Amino acid sequence: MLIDRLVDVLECFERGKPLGITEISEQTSLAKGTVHRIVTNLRRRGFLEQKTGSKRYRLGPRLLSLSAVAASQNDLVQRLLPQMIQLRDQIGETVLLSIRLDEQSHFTAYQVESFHSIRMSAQIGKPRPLFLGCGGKAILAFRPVAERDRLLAGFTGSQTAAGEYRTSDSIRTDLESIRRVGYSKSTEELTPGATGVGVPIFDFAGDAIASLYIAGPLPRFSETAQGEAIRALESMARQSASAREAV
Amino acid sequence: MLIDRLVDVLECFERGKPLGITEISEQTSLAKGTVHRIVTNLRRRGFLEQKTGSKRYRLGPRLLSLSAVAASQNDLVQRLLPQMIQLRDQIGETVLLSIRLDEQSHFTAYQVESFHSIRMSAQIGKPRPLFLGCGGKAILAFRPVAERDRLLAGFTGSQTAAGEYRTSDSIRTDLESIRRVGYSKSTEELTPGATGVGVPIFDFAGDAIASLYIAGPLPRFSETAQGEAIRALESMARQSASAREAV
DNA sequence: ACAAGTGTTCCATGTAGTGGAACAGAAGGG
DNA sequence: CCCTTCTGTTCCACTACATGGAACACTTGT
Repeated sequence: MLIDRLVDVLECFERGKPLGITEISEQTSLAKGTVHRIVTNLRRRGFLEQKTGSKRYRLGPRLLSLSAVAASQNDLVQRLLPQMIQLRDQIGETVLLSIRLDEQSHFTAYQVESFHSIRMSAQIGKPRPLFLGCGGKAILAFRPVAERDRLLAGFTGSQTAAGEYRTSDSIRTDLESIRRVGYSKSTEELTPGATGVGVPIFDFAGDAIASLYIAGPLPRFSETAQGEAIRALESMARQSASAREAV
Repeated sequence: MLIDRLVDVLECFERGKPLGITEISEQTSLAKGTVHRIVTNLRRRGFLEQKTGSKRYRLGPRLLSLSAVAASQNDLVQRLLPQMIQLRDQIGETVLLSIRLDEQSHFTAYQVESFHSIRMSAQIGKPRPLFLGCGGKAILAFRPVAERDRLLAGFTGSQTAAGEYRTSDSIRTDLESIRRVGYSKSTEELTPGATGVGVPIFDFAGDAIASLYIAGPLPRFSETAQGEAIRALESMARQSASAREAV
């Protein structure tokens, strides 16, 4: 299936780093000639571009233009950015917006970074699992139970960044408690040295399609600071109208 | 080339309207069976999705996640959104951000809409020519001369929304005057009944990669209001640091 | 000047994308 | 309520075109 090749090539750029033909060829295990042709075509259509004078490629503007259509249909960023900035100024830690990608994953779409020198700074756009980290859990906990069970069914367990081991049962009880209290919390689950709190964001139909979370380095972003962050997130979630459409 | 088929299918969704297999098949003049397979694959990869219970498709979240990577590398929106809101509140008309797509075109990536009932509201994401409309001209006027000449070379002339006829020469003198005064102005070039003013946005290398413009309905957005808008845009362009990277 | 890396071009091979037709399922009207 | 007419879906023979490998060209660094 050629689309898979195309997507595989595009996914190589998820880290944001410009790549050459050979690097892409290695990461995708496709022949250099094949990669060259694919990249040329993607560039012709504006999905990749190369800095003038460089041989390296990076994601191009056509991607932005297409996604602008998708984004404008459910404009979480426009709706939430002013409040995210306000939250950052109030709490002092990085405020992040995550969007659900599919049944298994989400990605950080946007972040308003803390001004501290030591701060949380997420990788934008890279898919991450829903079952670890406060951004993902805040979404997963409020999805339909059937969907959550599907995800946890084929699940053998996973290790957190802190080295802790999570079984599907431990995740399930975690999610249930999140559902009860209304917010998620995590410490060193995906990012070593980081901790955070998050709340779900619902669309007009009441589906959890995104989450807003605040994360910071472990010593500084203390229990009490997290308590304040949770209160701020909750009051914000209440006042912000639900999105017009599911993404 | 299969990528063209994929892009053609994706481009059908540029208007933002959900589409069925048959509609896509008509717009792309591909066989229904072919469209069905392509759409299924695009959906499998998250580039399209269908509202639960509907047969219609629309752009999916994977597009957002990939473009978030591209967007985060040169975050015009994050940089400019607060100022765009401020501009909208000051001038009262819709403020728009356009990004250059290639040598011929740009697209509106973002708009902060006027509160007036009668207001400019652009189609987000749809590519538009650079040589008409204040958003495009503000970019084109400040591109390298060779590039502008390439665009105007194979140019036979074009009609504005008002019915006026523009030759490549008339566009050239227009662009030169824009370059001289530092801002662009247009009236009913692309949108009947609309008028606007715009300024270019440069990246760190000094290339014009985007534009910020303000547009409104003809009777209301008067000469004097446009004068104020230009002054506001210019002071904003001066204070806002140049972008870190070309898009 | 050479070596080791890169990107680029070419070609025989066979995978997989193609349109058409035939089928199924939903929607709408009489 | 049945029949018509749309949808979307599946299947298949045909062949276009994507594929990997090798050979070539170009850049970089030592």
